[in-house]
Amino acid sequence: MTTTGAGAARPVGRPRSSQASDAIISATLDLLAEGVTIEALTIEAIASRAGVGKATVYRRWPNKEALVIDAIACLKGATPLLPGRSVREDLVTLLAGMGKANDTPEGRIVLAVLPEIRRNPELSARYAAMVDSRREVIREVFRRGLASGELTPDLDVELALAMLSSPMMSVASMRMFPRVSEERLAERIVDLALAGMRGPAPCE
Amino acid sequence: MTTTGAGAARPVGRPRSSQASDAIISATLDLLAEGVTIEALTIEAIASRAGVGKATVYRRWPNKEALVIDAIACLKGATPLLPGRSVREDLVTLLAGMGKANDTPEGRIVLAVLPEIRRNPELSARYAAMVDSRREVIREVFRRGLASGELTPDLDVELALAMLSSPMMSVASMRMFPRVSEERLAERIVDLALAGMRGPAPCE
Amino acid sequence: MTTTGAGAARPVGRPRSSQASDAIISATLDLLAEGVTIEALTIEAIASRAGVGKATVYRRWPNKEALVIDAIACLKGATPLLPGRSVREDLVTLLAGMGKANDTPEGRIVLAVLPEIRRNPELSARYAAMVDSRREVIREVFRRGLASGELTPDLDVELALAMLSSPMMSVASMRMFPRVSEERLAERIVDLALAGMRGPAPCE
Amino acid sequence: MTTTGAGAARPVGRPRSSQASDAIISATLDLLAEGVTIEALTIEAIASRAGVGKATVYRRWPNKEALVIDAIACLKGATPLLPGRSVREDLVTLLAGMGKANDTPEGRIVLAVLPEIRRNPELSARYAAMVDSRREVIREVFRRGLASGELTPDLDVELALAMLSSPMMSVASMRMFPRVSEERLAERIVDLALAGMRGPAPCE
DNA sequence: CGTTAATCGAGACGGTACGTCCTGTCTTCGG
DNA sequence: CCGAAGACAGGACGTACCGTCTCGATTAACG
Repeated sequence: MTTTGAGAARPVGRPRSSQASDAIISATLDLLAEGVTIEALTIEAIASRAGVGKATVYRRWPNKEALVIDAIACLKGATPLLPGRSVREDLVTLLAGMGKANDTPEGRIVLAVLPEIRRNPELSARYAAMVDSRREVIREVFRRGLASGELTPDLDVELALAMLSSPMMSVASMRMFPRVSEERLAERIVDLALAGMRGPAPCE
Repeated sequence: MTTTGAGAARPVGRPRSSQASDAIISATLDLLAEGVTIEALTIEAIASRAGVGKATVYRRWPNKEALVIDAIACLKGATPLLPGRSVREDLVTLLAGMGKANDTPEGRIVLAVLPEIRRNPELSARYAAMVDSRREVIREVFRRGLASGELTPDLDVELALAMLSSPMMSVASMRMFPRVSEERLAERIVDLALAGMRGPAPCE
Repeated sequence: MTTTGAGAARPVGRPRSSQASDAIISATLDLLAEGVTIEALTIEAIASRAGVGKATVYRRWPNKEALVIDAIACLKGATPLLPGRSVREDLVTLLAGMGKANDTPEGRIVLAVLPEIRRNPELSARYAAMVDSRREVIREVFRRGLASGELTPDLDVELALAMLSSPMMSVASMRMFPRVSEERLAERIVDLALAGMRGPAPCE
Repeated sequence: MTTTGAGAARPVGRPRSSQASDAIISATLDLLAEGVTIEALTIEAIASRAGVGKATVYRRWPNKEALVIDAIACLKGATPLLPGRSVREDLVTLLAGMGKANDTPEGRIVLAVLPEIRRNPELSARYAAMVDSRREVIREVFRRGLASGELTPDLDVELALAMLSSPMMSVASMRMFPRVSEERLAERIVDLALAGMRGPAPCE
């Protein structure tokens, strides 16, 4: 122990190049965005596209799934600006944004990856954490609604979340109403769902 | 042309053995039920398990996905008996059934296959048709509710369907509330959703 | 035994079509002449080329080799006209003919088939019989030479045959002297070989 | 460019294992020696016998033929010791050795492979080079015979070679004289052939 | 003249091998 | 020690033939 002395492991030798890691992540996302299926996605193709040896990939990630998860975690969806005038308006804005995201490259990537996630519990947790950051925005809207009395105080926030986002996702990704705009769909879903969530205030 | 003259094609050569087809489908479902991932599922393993040459598989299906789709189309989920006393009770029964199905071998198979379906539009259509037969039961409940006035006449049935089934599926498959029984979950979802669907009748 | 009474089997049912047999043989020779290797030669290709089902081939020949042997047995090489003026002249004519045959389609077919023959003793015998008919011509020349005293009486005819034909074949098929005509080659081989075969007559 | 600067290419990546190459060659020769036909010889069997992946074979040789050629090039036939007392005695010894070699495993291997060689000109050249080294011994005997006057000065050495070796090979491999020993056959062939090659010396 | 039985073409059958590709590991060299 | 390059054993891919086996439709000769 002649070195730095910090409690952590002392990495000797050449340190890993973060450039390589970035190139690998980018290559993965590129391929995914080009429509390559998860199943058709290949470590060899990723390494070659990243200009990197296969071992450099395997040194960082144990397998394709882990790499893909890390890759999609790097996708940052732009959070839409919320008007903040009412719970309904905010939810419609958020849901419409979710629906539209299905058509962006990022949305397609996430969709492609989704099924693999369900299988691996560890990855599932990491994915949940990632998704949670996006849900947090909706949760915040709910909290404001509860405070303002727009929403009933005994609302189960997590369940309400599912009641809103999962119909939107399934309707949008299945293209069940191809002629209806995302905004209109979001409105109808929010209206239907909110009916059971409204607070007692505006009853009379 | 002195003969039957039927317009149909007369198949020449030895006809395909339906026994082989059945064995292949069974082998596929077996492997899937044993927890083999779609990605890990192998035509070679299927053929070997079915006691069949690889060519016999490829003669019928062009690839794994097509085969898997045909295989799951053979899964017949038992439709639960509906009490029929009220829309709410029926929907709770149906949703609870859907939730529980996630834990059956059939449910796991369908979940494993779902993601691949979204990719291929042709298969997607075939899957939709299959799912539709199960949705039809819910639709029937809706129709009865509309007739009895339990549901508002301007209800969008398809959207309402999505509002019920997709939250149930996502909540159940993600195990978001691991301690709550499927029945209780179903009740809460139905109650939340129905609030926006009730007819004017019980207003007084 | 109510029938014809001949010792032979009485074939009932539809007799085999000799047309089919001929088509199969022709197809085989065609493919061989087009340069298809024995190894690359396929029963399926033969049957398809002959417009015949595979079973029709297998009903007649147990395997590719047997079929090929029967096919080449149908090749009739044109025997060159012999001047008959002297043993030397006749042998040169015959050998030159043998050398030239290497460049004909038939020659190429035989060459292609030769190696397989060495392996199967039964086929080897059939091939020997076929070849023998061509050797018989040379044997006849030898006999005339022995009678006329041109050749030494203690000549081993079979060995002498090998001494003439095998150098010619190997030299020609290996193209060892690409610039020398077959006639010139034949002359030189015959002259070299005849030296040890001459009779005592022209000694003085 | 501060380094060695040799014009040769510097191989990058892990070098090919010569152990694997050797194992592949050995496996090939083993199978051939066990009587497996060239046609029945299988890359898969070779790889498995060599304890090697198929790709490792295909990385080195493009096909079975190329591999087999390389394999037989590794067969070293023991050159018989030559008495050196006379051209005749030496040739008889050599030819008898050639004849006997047909019964050794190596001889059978070469015979099995011969036909394939004739087809591919490139392989043909490589085979010729290999055979040439064995012919060189005979050529040396001829040269000594020319020097000593035992052979006529205008002898065409290459043709003389063919006049001796090809009859021996064909007679031996076809087993035309099954009861005659190789030595006796060799004597008779050499005597017949030498008659046309003798020098003027012993004329008186 | 209708039965009978082997034939025909077509093509499916369980297998085996093909030659390619990818996996995850390993060696090499240069930095 | 990292990095690219690429070889390694293993195994699945989808294709092509093997030799056998149904199919329905002909074809003779027998009865």
